[in-house]
Amino acid sequence: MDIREASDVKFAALADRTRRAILARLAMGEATVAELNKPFQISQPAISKHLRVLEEAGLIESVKLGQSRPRRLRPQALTELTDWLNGLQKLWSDSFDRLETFLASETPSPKKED
Amino acid sequence: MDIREASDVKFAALADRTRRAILARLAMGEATVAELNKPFQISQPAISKHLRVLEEAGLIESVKLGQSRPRRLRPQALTELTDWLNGLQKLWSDSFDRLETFLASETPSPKKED
DNA sequence: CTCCTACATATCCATCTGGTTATATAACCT
DNA sequence: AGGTTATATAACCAGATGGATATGTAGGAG
Repeated sequence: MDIREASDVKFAALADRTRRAILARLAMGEATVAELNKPFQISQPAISKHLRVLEEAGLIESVKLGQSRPRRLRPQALTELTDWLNGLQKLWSDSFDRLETFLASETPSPKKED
Repeated sequence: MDIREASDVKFAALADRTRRAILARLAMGEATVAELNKPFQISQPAISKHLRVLEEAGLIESVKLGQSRPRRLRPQALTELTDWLNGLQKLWSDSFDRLETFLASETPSPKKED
């Protein structure tokens, strides 16, 4: 049983360089397993494994289409991640602002720089 | 020797739930190891390990301050990651726009306005 | 100096991960 | 049906990862 929640799985999926390359490729349009395998030296099963990870993270999706099963990006899935990072940045810059405000009000030296 | 580049290490650092929690805590202000350890049930050495990972990823920094060594966020380090994600989203939405344009121009509509 | 505190480092262990090759399945093509 | 193509699954392996406990080190308090 895996109790990790959505963002765990998504961030973990992004942690691998090959998978990020696959995502970048898919951002330019859907592609089959064979096409995705081309640029890499690793075996086809290895790619299939990566695709499974990405799909279970909800980052990509696939449809059976005849003999092949092309993958495509699920861009909505990215927002959770960017939101987290943006939230972190905002949290920090806010607290930094507070710090600056604090320092400005507390600093005994009325002048600085130069 | 580790040939992984910056974003590999950063994304890998984010892949762990505990480390993300540490970052979230640090976003609210700097904190010592003991303070960072408090909310977790894991041992202090485990926290130190996580902090090392985060520091080597350039996500946090520390200064020796007397007996303690408080950590703080290095927010610039986040931009590389958000940039990557934003780039991916943009790439996708652009290609989606192109697809829409393509479909609009190719559709064998029985009628088209001049 | 001696003890305590805050943290780092060493060693060990179980589990996870990313890769491999071999094999299975399913669709398409004579 | 028999052969090829596209992809998935199984079994296996080496190395990375996250945790533990034990110990080291350096600064502050007595």
